[in-house]
Amino acid sequence: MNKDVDRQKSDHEQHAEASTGLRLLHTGDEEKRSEIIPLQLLPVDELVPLSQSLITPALARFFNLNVQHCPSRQQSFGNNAGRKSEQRLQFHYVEQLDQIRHLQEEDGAQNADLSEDFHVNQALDDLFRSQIIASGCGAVKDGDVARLAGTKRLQTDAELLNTFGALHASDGSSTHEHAVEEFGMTQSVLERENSSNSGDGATGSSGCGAGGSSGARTLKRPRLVWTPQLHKRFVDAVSQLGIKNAVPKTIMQLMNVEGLTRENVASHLQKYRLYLRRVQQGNPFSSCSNSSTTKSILTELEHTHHPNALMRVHISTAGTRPDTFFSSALDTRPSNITMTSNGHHSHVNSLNGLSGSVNHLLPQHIPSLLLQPVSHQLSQPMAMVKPPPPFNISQQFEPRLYGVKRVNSPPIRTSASASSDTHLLENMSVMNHAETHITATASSPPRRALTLFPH
DNA sequence: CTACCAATAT
DNA sequence: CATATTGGTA
Repeated sequence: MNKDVDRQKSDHEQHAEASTGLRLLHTGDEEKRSEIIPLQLLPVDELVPLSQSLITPALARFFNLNVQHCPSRQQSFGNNAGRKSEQRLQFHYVEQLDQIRHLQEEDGAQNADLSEDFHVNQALDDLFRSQIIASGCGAVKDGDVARLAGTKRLQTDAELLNTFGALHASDGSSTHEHAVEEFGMTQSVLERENSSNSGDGATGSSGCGAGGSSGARTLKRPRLVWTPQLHKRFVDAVSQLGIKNAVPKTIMQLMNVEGLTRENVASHLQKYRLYLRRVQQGNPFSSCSNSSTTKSILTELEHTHHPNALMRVHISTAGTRPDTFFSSALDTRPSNITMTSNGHHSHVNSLNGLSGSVNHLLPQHIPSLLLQPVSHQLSQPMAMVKPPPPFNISQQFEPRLYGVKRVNSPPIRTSASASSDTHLLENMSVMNHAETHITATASSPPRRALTLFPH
């Protein structure tokens, strides 16, 4: 059961954990391989009381937020309750972030200031969500946040990111890099408690019990969250390898993401394959499209088996629930995408200011993987495959990604020549919400949750 | 013994 | 759902 956990714990992770000091406690069999001292929660006094806003007044003001307190949440901060508290703390963040988001949405482009700071806001949002929330690191101190918000507004995303990175690093003796790595691993919510404390199962997935008195707690590695970035890497890897060689291990290596385990990939791959299968059967974008639509698209792809094959697709992304990670990260509100991957127009009407590189995300890789025997690329399996640069999670928060100002009404026209990287999120966005209509103008897109692999 | 992978669990 | 874990198998 835990054998893999033990076996696959990467050296990197160990290192990161050791130096970060943020790692969740590991005990039991973990000790076999590492002299890492089980690290528990941060000292109670370092945690922000839940009765207190997790967003400093400065930050709140910065975002025009009206932060209320959540006294009711203030609970025992006992050692054993630490985890739970942390989680609540995270939720608290979520709420506040949502608040921010909503405010922004409502204000829309109206408010120039907000609009202008959108990228910062967005970055903040995502950072918080994906790092604090997803990573399960609830240890953000007031001072840090304050520093983050700064007396003066942050000028650049980079600054924000750096600050944030430092924030994490500040917790332990870890370096920024390590912190980033740690979180970059996108380990998310601390799952799974140990046997002992069934306690108040109300909240469901409780955190990993703090070391408490008796050890014997085997903490599991937090769930990996397949962020668009990660997924992109994944898809790229698979594409390069071709179905034939696309096995977990290889993919993992190609992805070159620190801390990513084979299991992670295997699991994802499994799902991905299911997705591909679905698509193959003529049901790519589950959502609306009737098979006919889908089919024609596929047919075209089939006939061309070239990424840039001609295909005219009208994509309309449905509204989404603003509370999933993806929706957060991708910010996919109703949008329309009309593209012609023929190398021509790519019009995007979206709040994101998506751009033309949309073609990139269409089931493009599918034909190469399924519809065609993946010829060219496969000739030199590993040799020619160029592993992308090591995945530094900070990439996930590439400033550029948030550099787009949000514009509500006017459709944004962008050249399709933009680097694909820049539009990673956008791509994923579409990918996730994609609903294809060869014709229509999907007026009332059904609301549905985001999925990496629409079904 | 490792890695795949489909099934199953959380 | 999305991921993790398991267990049979190559």
